[in-house]
Amino acid sequence: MLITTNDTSRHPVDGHLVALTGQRTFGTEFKYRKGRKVFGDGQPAEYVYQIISGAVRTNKLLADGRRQVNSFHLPGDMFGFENGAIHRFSAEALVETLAWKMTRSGLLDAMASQKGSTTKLLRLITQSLQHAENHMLLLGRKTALEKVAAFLLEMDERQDHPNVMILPMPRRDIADYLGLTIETVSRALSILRDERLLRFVETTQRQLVLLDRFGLAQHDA
Amino acid sequence: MLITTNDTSRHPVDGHLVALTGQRTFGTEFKYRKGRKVFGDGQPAEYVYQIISGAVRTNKLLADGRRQVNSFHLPGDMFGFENGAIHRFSAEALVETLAWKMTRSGLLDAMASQKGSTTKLLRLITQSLQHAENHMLLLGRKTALEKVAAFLLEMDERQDHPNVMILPMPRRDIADYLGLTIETVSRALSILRDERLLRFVETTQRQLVLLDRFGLAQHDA
DNA sequence: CGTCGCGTTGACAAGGTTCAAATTTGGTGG
DNA sequence: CCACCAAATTTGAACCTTGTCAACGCGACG
Repeated sequence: MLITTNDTSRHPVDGHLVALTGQRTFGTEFKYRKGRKVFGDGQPAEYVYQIISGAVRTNKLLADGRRQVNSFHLPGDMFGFENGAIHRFSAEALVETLAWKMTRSGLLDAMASQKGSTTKLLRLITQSLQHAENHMLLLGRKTALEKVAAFLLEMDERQDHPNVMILPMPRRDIADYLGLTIETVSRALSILRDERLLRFVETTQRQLVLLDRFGLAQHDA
Repeated sequence: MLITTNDTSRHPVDGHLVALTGQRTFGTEFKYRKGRKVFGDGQPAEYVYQIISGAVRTNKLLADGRRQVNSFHLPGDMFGFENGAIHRFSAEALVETLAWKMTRSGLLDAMASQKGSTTKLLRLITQSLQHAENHMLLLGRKTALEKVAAFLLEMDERQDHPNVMILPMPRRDIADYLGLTIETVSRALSILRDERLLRFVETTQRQLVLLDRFGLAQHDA
């Protein structure tokens, strides 16, 4: 399996920026309402964020509106770390989200005074890189059905294999994450449902139960 | 334009691992012959590499042989930095390549004793991440023609806009980088040639001249 | 001079998109 | 609590971009 386990979601404390720097003297908690923009493409990259609760998506846009969702960030995930002075993508809250927010320079300063924190920050960023590497393989080389199966398994893994999986994002976001259209995502989900690999809870479209994870994994490449 | 400029290729010294650590006491130069594997997927991730001359591609494979080339690394680029103990992709020399090679732990140790080096390493890794983000947009949302145009502009940029651009990789690698087939890459190149946006040198297929960079950029999204 | 690897081109097939419409869901106000 | 409406999702049919299969050309090399 090529799913990247996000360890920080399992061990929240270790992965948190607070744990990185060892202090709470700077940075603040911030709440974002559903749909609200955390930061926009091209805006000054002053802050680095880590999700406490909720979910955020980061995405890039082409001039004509085509969109690519880079990743969905869940509790424990860090995002917004940039090289330059401006963000190269935008971030929006999928649901009401609580995030820890601190300045980039503050983070770096704090790390300078904390032995071992460098390694931890490197690990967080390298995790993003590994996710991106896996996702490039998915985008470039997997079929629609494989993409959707891989997506479900990724969410399942990151939510720690719950009985009922809740998708905090609409089909459009899933489609833009997988490089597909919403219709193709919908058709793929219907196929997997008809094959009894999953079922939706009641009449909802965002809550589902994975009935056969092994079968799903076989649909993934 | 969404092309990521690789600053290290312009300022080789600043970006080098040697410059990072400020010492030459560990790490060695190593030569890889054309086609030779630098490291393989699943192998122990002991070393970190930086290219001095030549070119390397890093890629991932699916069980049935489908391949995704993550990136082409040119002089100044660092690669092979991993979180865990093993590599999550493989790296092969496209042409005879000279690379600086040092242990991962050695690099981290050396950095601990060098003020400011952390920032430099972070910058190198964040650069990889930004490239991956741009590439996800390309893979997920661009058309075949846009992909090929973007690829040519990326190579042009990274080779500092030479009169004659040399492609060190075969069509298969380009196709696997762009998530296309070699036939589609070939057709796209023929279209751009017929539109007088580029021409091949003599009868070669790996040396070409970009006749109209602006026109190419318009084909990119 | 024949063979082999690489690249190009053509014809056809297919997976995924587009366009359209039906259906369902979830939120809102009475 | 219920009716209603807008948004989200599903489904169907036609179409199109890209992939597949096949043939051919070309240059490198023995």
